[in-house]
Amino acid sequence: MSARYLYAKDTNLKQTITSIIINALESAKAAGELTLPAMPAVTVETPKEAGHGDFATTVALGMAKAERKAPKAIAEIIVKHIANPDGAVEKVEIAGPGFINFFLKPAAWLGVIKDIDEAASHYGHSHVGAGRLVQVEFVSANPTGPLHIGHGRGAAVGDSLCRLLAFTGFDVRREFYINDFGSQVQNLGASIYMRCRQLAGDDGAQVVVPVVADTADDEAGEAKSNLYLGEYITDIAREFMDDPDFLALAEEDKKTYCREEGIKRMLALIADTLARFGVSFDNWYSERSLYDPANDLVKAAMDDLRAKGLVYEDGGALWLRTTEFGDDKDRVMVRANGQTTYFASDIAYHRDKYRRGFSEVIDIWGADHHGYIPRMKAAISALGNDPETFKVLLVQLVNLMREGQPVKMSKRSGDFVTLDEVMEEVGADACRFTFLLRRADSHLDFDLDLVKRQTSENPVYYVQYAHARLCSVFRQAGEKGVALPALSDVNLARLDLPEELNLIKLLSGFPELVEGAALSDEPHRLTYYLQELAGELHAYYFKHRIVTDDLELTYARMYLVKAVRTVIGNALRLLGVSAPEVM
RNA sequence: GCGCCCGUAGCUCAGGCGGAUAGAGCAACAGCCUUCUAAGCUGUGGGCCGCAGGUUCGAGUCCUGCCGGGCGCACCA
Repeated sequence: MSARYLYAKDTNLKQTITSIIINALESAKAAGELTLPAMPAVTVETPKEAGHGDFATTVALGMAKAERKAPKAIAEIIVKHIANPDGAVEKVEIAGPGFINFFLKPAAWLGVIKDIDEAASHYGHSHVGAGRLVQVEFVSANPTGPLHIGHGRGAAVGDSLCRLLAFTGFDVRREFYINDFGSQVQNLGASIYMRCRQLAGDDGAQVVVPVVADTADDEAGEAKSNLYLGEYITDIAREFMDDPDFLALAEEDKKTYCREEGIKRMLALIADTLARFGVSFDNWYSERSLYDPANDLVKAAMDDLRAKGLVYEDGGALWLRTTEFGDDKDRVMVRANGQTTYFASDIAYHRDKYRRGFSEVIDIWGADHHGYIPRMKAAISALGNDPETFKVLLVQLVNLMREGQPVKMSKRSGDFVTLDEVMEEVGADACRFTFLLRRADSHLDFDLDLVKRQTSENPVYYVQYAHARLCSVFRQAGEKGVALPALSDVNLARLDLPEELNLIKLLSGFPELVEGAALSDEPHRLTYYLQELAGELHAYYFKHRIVTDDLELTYARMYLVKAVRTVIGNALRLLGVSAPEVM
């Protein structure tokens, strides 16, 4: 199929309409009524206005110049040549400057219910990803403290994106990059060690020399503030001090133990929080492993780049010519003091990602790191990879609020609200749904009181309630002895209310929505879709009874709401939010 | 100063590839439970899509400039 036939793969119906139009164009060309030097891209959309039909196309508008005819005249020619092989189309209208609107027979929509019933939990699944191996790296928090709410948003976005990608046929690998190499983990060890000394009765925190003290303006007094002072540090220290094996160590070994064991504790804590949040990873990748003397990937990466003539020395430091790939200035990989930069690690890490065979690499970063993108892209290019295969998704920071007032947070002092605490207070479902209520790169106010509230102000319960409600209908029907017959024995044509048709149309758009959300990395589209679907369902439920004495109608409606329940369930699953059967 | 992102209803935000009369939730106001779950439903009001140009059959959407806000500009991570 050539590129000119590219169109959104959607329900069979949209595809049917598209083929009908293409056939009409070819038929018109054969009849000599259109010149068609090149087959135009045929796009079919669903009009916002119901009066404009079920589907509409603007091909005629775009062809005006090439055909040297008025759009309306072109539209008339196309319509004249429209064949209607399977009889789905009821009528075709030309409107406005040359829109062609298609009105379908209501019966044409009923097949959607059958599709959903058959596909069930797979409805919306597709193969656009074509098995391409894609890696998503997200959260990647420093193992120096508990996760906070910003990490939570990154986790929610990343996890949902992974679910979407897997559902659309990509082969997805989730990875967490552990920053266990640089000065931050040194500080972690020093922080724990300092608390140990204090617990031992040694009042002088000055026994610990902070590690990051090599910058010019970093006075001794200042440097002390690099230590982590949170309560969790003291907790770990207390555990160590209760351990006779620890106490038996020499002082230097205690320091090492504090660092190494501290990292392990923090990682375990982070993994635990993420598990409770419903997020898991295929791989936890250690930054330190990049420097393994037996297999020094950082050195290998720099050798690679040096061989390409992209590395030079200046002022005692080793630089990468990122400016050759669009960066503002060249960047340092090895400092004059011999220490590698974070950038050097990142280069080696991303080089390794490509060497592991990923055809697409997605990083999810906090938006405050956006200035880092050009140099990373440059590094990807410098290593000989197509920069188009490397995407960075920026997640804006979260403003934590309580009753409309911002909650003050400072990581170093330990005065911050952890993701665990937030989950405890509002629940993981509400938390995740709220994180995905906006575009990832949009600022998000997270008001604890609002997210906790189980009212109409809180969309997560609105959506979950729709699901629970439908489950209840089936329970009630079961209690009344109403047994749902096979779909082939049900007269779906009884679904003739406008509300019922609207619901079906909305359901039929789900696969396209999923595909769009996956391909554009926008999981938030799911929450919007869910709110709309739940809204239609609630209105329908309120207005019409599902289980009545009219059994034929009852069966038809039960299959309809069963389909709704399926789609709500599938969408919630893609968000990592539960679909409760009872509320 | 340079770069990136943002500016849509009172508030918070959606607006697939440029399409027809720009949407939702909340807030405000007025209503609806004898009936499958009221965590629900119905109705009303509310707009210079920041401003000014440009591109074209058509711009909230694309381009340029300006104004306003956020963030980033290390031999830190």
